[in-house]
Amino acid sequence: MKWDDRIGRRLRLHDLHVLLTVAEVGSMGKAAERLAVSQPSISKAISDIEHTIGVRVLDRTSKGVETTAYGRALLRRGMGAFDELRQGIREIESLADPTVGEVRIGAPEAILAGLLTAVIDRFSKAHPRVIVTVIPANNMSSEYRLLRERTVDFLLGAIPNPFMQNDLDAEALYRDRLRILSGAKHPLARRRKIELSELVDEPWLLPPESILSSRLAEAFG
DNA sequence: AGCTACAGGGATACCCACTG
DNA sequence: CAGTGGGTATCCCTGTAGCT
Repeated sequence: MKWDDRIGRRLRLHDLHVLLTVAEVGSMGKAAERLAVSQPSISKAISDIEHTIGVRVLDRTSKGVETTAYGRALLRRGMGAFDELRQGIREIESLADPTVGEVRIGAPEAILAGLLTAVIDRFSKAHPRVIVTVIPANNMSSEYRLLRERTVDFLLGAIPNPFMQNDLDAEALYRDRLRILSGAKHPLARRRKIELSELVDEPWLLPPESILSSRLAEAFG
């Protein structure tokens, strides 16, 4: 059977959307409530998908439904398809009116409170109809997920050198030097020259699991 | 332990409204 | 007029609680 006959004509976005909702809430009845339709129409949409692709995407249990391995595979690709469509709509909106749109940025609080606030201020004055959404992203390496899932369009923060994420693009905006701060009355504060190794046993205050921590760990060997 | 009633959840049959 | 989407009514299955 040709792809066009089997999938292209019969696997519908509506049914895929129903499957996403059912998988999310774990029951056809709850999905019906969520989508404001009747339970039978949900049941039929799922049945249509299973009939189209020839495998069960949900296991029916007395407590609801659970996705099968086939269902999970379809959901993964389905979410990708919906994401592409969302990007397409945003692109069309942007083409229709380049002065409107939305930009989502992930950044650590330190950058958010300083550099980013000023940048957004200038940007918003230049493009008042563009919505800028900022999402806290304190641990850059684990926040790459936000980029891959397209929860954010950009991430701002310290990046490791070399940058090993082949599927992402990184650009250096500026080079920031690390500085160590201490209290004015600290015994070492009067010294004009200090080797880093002399500080290894000092109590440190560091942001949790940050790139800064790993760089210091490297520095201390 | 076994039976019964009930509730929750899904499937099916049939119908109606809308659209091209 | 056929296809599609969604409705109601009803049935089936399973789990659970209560009773004997």
